[in-house]
Amino acid sequence: MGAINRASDIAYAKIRAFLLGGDANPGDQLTEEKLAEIAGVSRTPVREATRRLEAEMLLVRNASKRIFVADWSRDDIDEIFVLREMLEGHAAERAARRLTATQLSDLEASNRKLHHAVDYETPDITSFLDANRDFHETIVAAAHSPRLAQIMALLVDPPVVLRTARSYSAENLRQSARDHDELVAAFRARDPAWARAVMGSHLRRAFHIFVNAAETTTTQTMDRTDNASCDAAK
Amino acid sequence: MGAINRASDIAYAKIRAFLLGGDANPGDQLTEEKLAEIAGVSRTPVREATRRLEAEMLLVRNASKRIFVADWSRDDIDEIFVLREMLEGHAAERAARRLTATQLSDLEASNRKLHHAVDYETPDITSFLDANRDFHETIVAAAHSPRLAQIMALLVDPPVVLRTARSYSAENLRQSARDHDELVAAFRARDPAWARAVMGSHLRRAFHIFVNAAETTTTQTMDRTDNASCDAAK
DNA sequence: TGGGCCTCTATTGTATACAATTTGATGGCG
DNA sequence: CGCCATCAAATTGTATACAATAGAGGCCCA
Repeated sequence: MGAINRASDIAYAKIRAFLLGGDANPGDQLTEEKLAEIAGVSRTPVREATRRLEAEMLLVRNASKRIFVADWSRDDIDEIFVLREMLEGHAAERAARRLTATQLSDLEASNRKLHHAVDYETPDITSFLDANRDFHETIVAAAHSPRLAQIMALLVDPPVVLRTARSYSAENLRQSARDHDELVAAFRARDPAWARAVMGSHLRRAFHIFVNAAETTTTQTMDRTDNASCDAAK
Repeated sequence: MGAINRASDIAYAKIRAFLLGGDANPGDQLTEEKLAEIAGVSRTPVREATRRLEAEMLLVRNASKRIFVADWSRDDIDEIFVLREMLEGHAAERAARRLTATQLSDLEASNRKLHHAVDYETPDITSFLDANRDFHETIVAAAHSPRLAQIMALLVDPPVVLRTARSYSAENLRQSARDHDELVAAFRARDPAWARAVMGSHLRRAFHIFVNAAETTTTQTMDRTDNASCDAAK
C-alpha cells in the first residue's frame, strides 16, 4: 500500500518546491502531465497533490478546470495576516489555558534553538524557520482544537512565511525571538489575554516588515500582480 | 471532459448524503469499494470525494489510511461554534464596510423568504435552511476574503447546521429571523461593531439551542461519542 | 475582410488492472 | 497455553488506457 513515501506526497512536495522555488511565474498554465514529469510520478498522484495545492491557493483553476500558478496580490497578503492574527491569537489564548508542562518546556527548547540561530554574527535563516515552525506548531497543538489546526495549516504553510523571514534583518530576527520569549512568559503566567496580545503584535510587526520589503526591494513581484490576477484569466 | 456533473461531485454528494442520512454510524469502517458502490461510480472519483469529506472531518482515517465514519463529540460542537462565531463575526464586520447596494437587497430578499418560511403556522424547515444559507453566503461573499470563504465552507457545511435547525422550535426560528432583520439594520447603518455583535449573539443562541436539544432528547447520539472517538481506533 | 461553424488537438475526468501494504488468522514451537 | 512467524485476504496506492470536453485555428461563405 502507500508506503511511508507515497507518490502523492512526493508529488506534493516537488510541485510545491517548484512553485516556491521561483521557476514558476504567476499566471503560467500547468498541465497535469507537465507536473507529473516534474514530480516523476504518474498523473494519478499528481491530481491529489494539485487538489491540496489548490486548497492552499498556490494553484488556481479557470472555469474549464485548467491549472495555473496562482498570483498573490497585496490584498491576499493583507488577508493572510488578518486571518492569522485572529486565529493564532485565539490559539495562543487557548494554549495559555491548556499548556502542559511538557509543552511549555518544548516551547522553551524551540526558543533556545531560535535564539541560537539569530543571536550571533550571521543569522541562520533555515534554523530560524525550523525553530519558529516548531514553536508555533506547539502552540496550535496545545490549543487542542483540531479544526483550528487544520485551518492554520492552510494559512501558515504558504509562501508568505518564507518570504517574510527572508526579508527580516538581523535585528528583526532578534526582535522576533524576544516576542517568543514574551509569549513563553505569558504562557508561564497562564494569562490568555497577554498571550493573545503578544501574538497580535508579533504578527502585525511581521506584516509590516514584509510589506515594506515588498514595496521597496521587490517591486517586480508586485508588478506581476497587475498582469494575471488571482482568478487566472486566460 | 468532466462535465457539469462530474462523477467525483456525484460521489461527494451521495456519500455525504449517506453519512448525514443516518445510515452510517460513527466509527464504522468504510472502504473505497463500498463507497464506490453507494455512489455508483468507480474508485477514482470516490477517492477525490473522500479527500473532501476528510477535510470536512466527516470521514477520518486511522494510521494505516483506512476510512471511518467520524464521530462528533461535544468538544467538536463547542469548537465549531467558537470558530464560527469568530470567523463569521469577522465576516459580518467586513461585510458592513463593503456591502454593495445589490448585496444589501439580496440579503433583504433572502430574509423575506426566511420570514415567509417561519412566520406562519407550520414552519418550512427546508425553505428556512435555503434562505438561511443564502443569507450567510451573501455576507461571506461581501466580506471579500476568499480564504475566509474557503474556511467558512469547512465549518458551515457540516452536520451541525442541519441538526441545529431541526432542533429549533417555531419560536426559535422566528427569533433567528429577527436576528437577520437586525443584521440587515446593522449593514444598512454600515456599523461593523453592531454587525459583529448581532452575529455573535445569533450564533451563541444557536449553540445553546443545539446543546440543550442534544442533551435532552438525543441522548443516544451523545452516548455514541463514548465508543469510537474522533481518531477512529479500530 | 469578418464572422460563424467545424474539425482537430490539448487537457482533464473516469475506469480498470496491477502493485504494495496492512490486517487477521493459522499453525508451529517453546 | 501463549507467542511469534508466516501466509492469505482485504484495502489502499499507482499507472495506464480510454472517454469526454473545452480551446484553437482553419475554412467557408457572405
